[in-house]
Amino acid sequence: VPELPEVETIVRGLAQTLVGKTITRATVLLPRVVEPDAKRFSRALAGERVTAVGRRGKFVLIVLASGRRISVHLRMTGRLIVGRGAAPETEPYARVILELGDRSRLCFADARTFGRMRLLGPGEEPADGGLGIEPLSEDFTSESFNSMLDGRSTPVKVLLLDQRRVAGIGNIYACEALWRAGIRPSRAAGSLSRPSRSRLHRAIREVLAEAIALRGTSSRDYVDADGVRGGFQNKLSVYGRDGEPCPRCEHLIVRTVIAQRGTWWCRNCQRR
DNA sequence: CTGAGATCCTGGGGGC
DNA sequence: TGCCCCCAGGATCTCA
Repeated sequence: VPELPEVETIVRGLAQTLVGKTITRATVLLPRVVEPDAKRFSRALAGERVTAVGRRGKFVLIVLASGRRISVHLRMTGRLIVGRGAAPETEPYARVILELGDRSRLCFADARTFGRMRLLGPGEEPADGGLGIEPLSEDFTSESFNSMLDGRSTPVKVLLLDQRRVAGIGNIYACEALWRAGIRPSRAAGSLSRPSRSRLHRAIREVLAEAIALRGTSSRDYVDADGVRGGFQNKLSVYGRDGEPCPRCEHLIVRTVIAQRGTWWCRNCQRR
C-alpha cells in the first residue's frame, strides 16, 4: 500500500527519468482507470512534454508543459515503472502505457484496478474532497496539529487517515506513529492531552522521514519507479506483527479493527 | 457536521 | 496436496 514515503520515493525516481521527455503516445489498456475518457485522455497527452514530477499527499503529479498535470493515485496495488522493458507484454496488469520520445515507456500497472490516472486542467486539484496539510511541511506544526484534534470525538487513528486533514498517512504509518507516541489508536482525538498530541505530531514526522530515508515499505506489491523494493518493512514496530512481541515492552502485539481497518498496537505501552 | 456502511476488484491466504 | 471461498484496503458516495 503506497503511502506518503512510497509515493515520495517513486516521485524522486520519476523526476530523474521523466523530466524533459515528450509523451509520443498514450495507450489506455483499461479505460475505466483514466479520466476523462480514454479517447480524450490519450489525445490530450500526445505531444506533451514533462516539465516536473511532484507529490501531494499520496498523489503523484506529473507536470506538463501546457500547464496541465497528470495525477496518479496508486491505491493498493498500483505501480509506476519507467524503462524500455515497461510494456504490456512484460508488465503484468499494465493499464496505461505512455510512450516517451527516447523509446522508453512509463507503465501504470495495477492488479486490482483501484488506482487512477487523471488528467487535470490548470488549477485543478487531484482530490475531489480536497487535501489537508502536508505532514512534512513547515505548516504542519505542533500547534496546527493540536487545533486539528480539538473537540473531535473520532478515534485518533481515523483522524490520521483522513486525507482532508493530514495528507499522505495511510494504515502503516498511522499504526507506527501511534505506537511511537504510546497512544491507543481508538482514543478520542480531542481527549488526548497536550503532551500526547505533541508526541504524536513528532512521531508522525519522524516515522515518515525515516521511511523516506529507507525508500519506503515493501510489504507486498510496492516497488519504486526503477522496480526496487524499499527497506522500511524491516523497521516496522507493530504493523502486521500481531502475535509478535512489542519491541519496547515485549507484550504481544494485537490486531483489532477500527473503522473497518486492521489496526496493530500494543495494549501495554499504548495506553495514553 | 459526523459517522456508519457499501462499493469497487482480484490475488492470495486460510480453511477444509 | 488441491480447491474453493472470502476478504483486505483507500477514497468516495449514500444514508441516517
